[in-house]
Amino acid sequence: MTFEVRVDTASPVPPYEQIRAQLSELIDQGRLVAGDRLPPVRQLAADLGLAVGTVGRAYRELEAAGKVSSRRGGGTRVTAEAAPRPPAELARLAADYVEAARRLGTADRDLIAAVQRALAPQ
Amino acid sequence: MTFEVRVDTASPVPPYEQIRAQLSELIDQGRLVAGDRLPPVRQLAADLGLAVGTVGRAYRELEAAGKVSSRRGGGTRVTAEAAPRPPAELARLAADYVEAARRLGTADRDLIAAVQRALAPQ
DNA sequence: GAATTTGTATCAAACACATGATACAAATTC
DNA sequence: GAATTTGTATCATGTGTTTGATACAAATTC
Repeated sequence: MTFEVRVDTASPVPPYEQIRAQLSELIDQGRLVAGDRLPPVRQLAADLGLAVGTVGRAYRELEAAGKVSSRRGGGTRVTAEAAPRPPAELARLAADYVEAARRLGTADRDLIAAVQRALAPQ
Repeated sequence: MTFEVRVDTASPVPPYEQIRAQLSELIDQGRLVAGDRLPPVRQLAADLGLAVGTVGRAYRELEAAGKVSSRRGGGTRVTAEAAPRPPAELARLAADYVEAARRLGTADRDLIAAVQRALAPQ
C-alpha cells in the first residue's frame, strides 16, 4: 500500500486539486482499498512542501465525495463504500466521446461544455 | 435571424464566456448562418449592461475559433467555414458518456477530468 | 474626404481563488 | 488524564483573471 503523490507547481490546476485527483484515482484503481490510511496532512504537506491546509482541503473534498472518512485525532481512511472501478473503462469512454465529438467538428472547449450541460441540465 | 443572449451575473462562469458559448451554440445550431451579422459590440454591451471590451473578448475568441470574422469599421459576421451541426448530436453524445461514466460510479468532477485527459494525452 | 461606425489595445481596479500561517478541536497513545 | 497526534477553521496575503473606461485603428457612409 505504498504510493506517491506528485504536484506540478507549473500546472494551472491548483495543488489541492492535483492531490485530490491523484488520490481519487488511486482509490478508483483499487491501489488504495477500504480501510487503508492516508498519510497525515502534516506529513504529506511536508513531503510536498505545501501548507497543511492545502492537503487538508484535498482530504475534505475526498470526504465530501464519500471516498474517505476523516476524524480529528484519528486519521483519514478509505471508506468501505469507495469501490474500485476498472481503470481503463472510464478512460476508454472518455476517449470514445472525444473522438465522436471531434468528428462533428466540435471545438475542445465546447466539447467539455456539452458534458457539463449534460451533467447539470437546467 | 433574431436571437437573444443572456448573462447570468450570479454564475461562476464569466460573462465573456457566457456570451461566447451562447453565440457559438447559435452558430453550431445553424440559427446563425454564414454571412449573418452579429450586433455591434457597443449595442450588445449596452443591452447586457456590460463593457464593450467584455463583448469584444467574446467576439475575438469566436474569431480565433474560426466561427466569425471581425473587421474594424465593418462588423462581425459568421464565416462560411462555420458549418452548422446537427444540434442534438453533440448533446446526445455527451449525455451518453455521462450516463455510462456514472454507471461506473464516477464522480462528476472525475468524469470531466477524464475527458480533459483524453483531450490532451500527456 | 469628413463624419460615423465598428472592432481592438491598453491598463488600472475589482474580483475570485488558492495558499500559508496559525490557532483550535477531537481522538488516540502512553 | 496528560501528552501527542491528527483534521479543521480562520484569515490575511498573494496571484491570476475579468472587467470597465478610455483611447486608438480601420472600414463604411454620406
